[in-house]
Amino acid sequence: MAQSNDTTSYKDIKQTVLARIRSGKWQPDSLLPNEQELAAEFSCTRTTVNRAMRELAEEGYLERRRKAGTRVLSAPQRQARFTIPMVRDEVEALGGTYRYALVSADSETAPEWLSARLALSPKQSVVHVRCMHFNGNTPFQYEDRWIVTASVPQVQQTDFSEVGPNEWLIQTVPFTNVELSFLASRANATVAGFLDVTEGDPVFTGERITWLEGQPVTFAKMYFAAGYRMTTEF
Amino acid sequence: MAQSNDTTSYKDIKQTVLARIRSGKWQPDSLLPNEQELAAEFSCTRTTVNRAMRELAEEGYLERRRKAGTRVLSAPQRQARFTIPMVRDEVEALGGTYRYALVSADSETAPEWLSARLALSPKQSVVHVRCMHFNGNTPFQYEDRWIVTASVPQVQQTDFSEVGPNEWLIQTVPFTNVELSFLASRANATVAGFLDVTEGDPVFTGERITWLEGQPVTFAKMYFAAGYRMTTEF
DNA sequence: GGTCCTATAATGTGTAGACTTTATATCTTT
DNA sequence: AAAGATATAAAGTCTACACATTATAGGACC
Repeated sequence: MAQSNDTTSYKDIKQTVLARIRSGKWQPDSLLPNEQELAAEFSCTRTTVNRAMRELAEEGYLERRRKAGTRVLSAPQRQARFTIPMVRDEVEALGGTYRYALVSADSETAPEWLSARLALSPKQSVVHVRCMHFNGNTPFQYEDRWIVTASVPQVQQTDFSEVGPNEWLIQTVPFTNVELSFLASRANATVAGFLDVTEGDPVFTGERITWLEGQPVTFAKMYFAAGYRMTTEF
Repeated sequence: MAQSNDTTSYKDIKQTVLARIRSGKWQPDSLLPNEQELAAEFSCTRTTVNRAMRELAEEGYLERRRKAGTRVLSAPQRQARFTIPMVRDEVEALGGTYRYALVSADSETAPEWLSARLALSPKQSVVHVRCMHFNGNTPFQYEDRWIVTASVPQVQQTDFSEVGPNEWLIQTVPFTNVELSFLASRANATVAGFLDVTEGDPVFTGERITWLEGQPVTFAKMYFAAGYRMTTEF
């Protein structure tokens, strides 16, 4: 199918293996034939079998261990992949017009909870940026962000009135590690005001911490407007 | 590093490429050398370069097109991968003791909203299962699930008092497609009662639809206890 | 200038074979 | 038995090469 010839491609093998798992021919926890045997069965090289099985393992269907062999995962550890787009792209993908508005930007010393969260030494300087992202005139997301001055000195001279801190950071500082959480929080007066909901309403909330080589760069809280849902298919 | 020899492994190449992107040596949108040239530079085969670049593309750093070549993605479309464990595993990973309790299980005709959501023909039969998942004695998740009888006829004879519908389904029916959403909802009286929160409180909520070869199998709403957060690192 | 065709460059995938790494199983010793 | 050493099986990776696929660029034609 992949090749016009009669060769067996790694995609064919993936299909077949998946079908066997689904049909129950290969039961959960059962040990599969090794790569050599499969290569013989599919009359292809071990390289091709290897790629197929490796990808199936990455996708969470199989577990592979050297010497121990390959087995079917009993509880398919399926991983859902959510693309984390930038707000602008997300709004535009909805067919809307993205608009950004700065609320405030101040240099201050890190509050204690933030120092604790990011493992900063006490009283380090941070820039606190608050801003809104709109879909047309409808509030889409309220963003509350702290940027560690020591990690991004240029932030002190940056004007966030036109460019959002996220877009600026992405263009300015690379990152190596991210911790991303989602939760349901309650709208306080501030958030309720910006998102045009009632105080106390549930708000889908994201928290993101970004590091560069172990150095904390930024902490952001993102409050999404009512009705927001994060969706994926697989 | 990967090999004890002095050969360059695909992991080394990935590292180097990432470093060049991060350092700005390879700017966003810029066209990278082709695989042959890179192979020459790293003195390895094109196969090895291919694997490195292919994986970086999968991870969302690069965009590759035949003939057009490879370029650095301007807005790194990083994808966050969340593992979707079964509740039992999730609770046990927290060091708790998992406990399951059936609330109700009834065969009924699909309500209209469900028929619409799953594209069922009107008045199809479904089994409606409601159950609780505990961490010790603490409520962890309240689950509200509908299973399409036509897709899983055995469900009519199944006793859900000991085994949760999710665990049962996974062992019984394979699936090919899943739509998974997360949102913040408001606890109604029922949910509030089960999760031991106040009515109106924000509740982190998941919705999951599962298909087998185009046939809808099940729709589930999962209400998480207060304080739940879905987290990932990358 | 626009439309279709065609050559070509870059990635995509397969074959064949070798060596590497590591977890396990077995054997040996205590 | 328990603990440690060793052989070995299976996956992991690399080389070297070939052919396949496909998007683009440039030319031919209208």
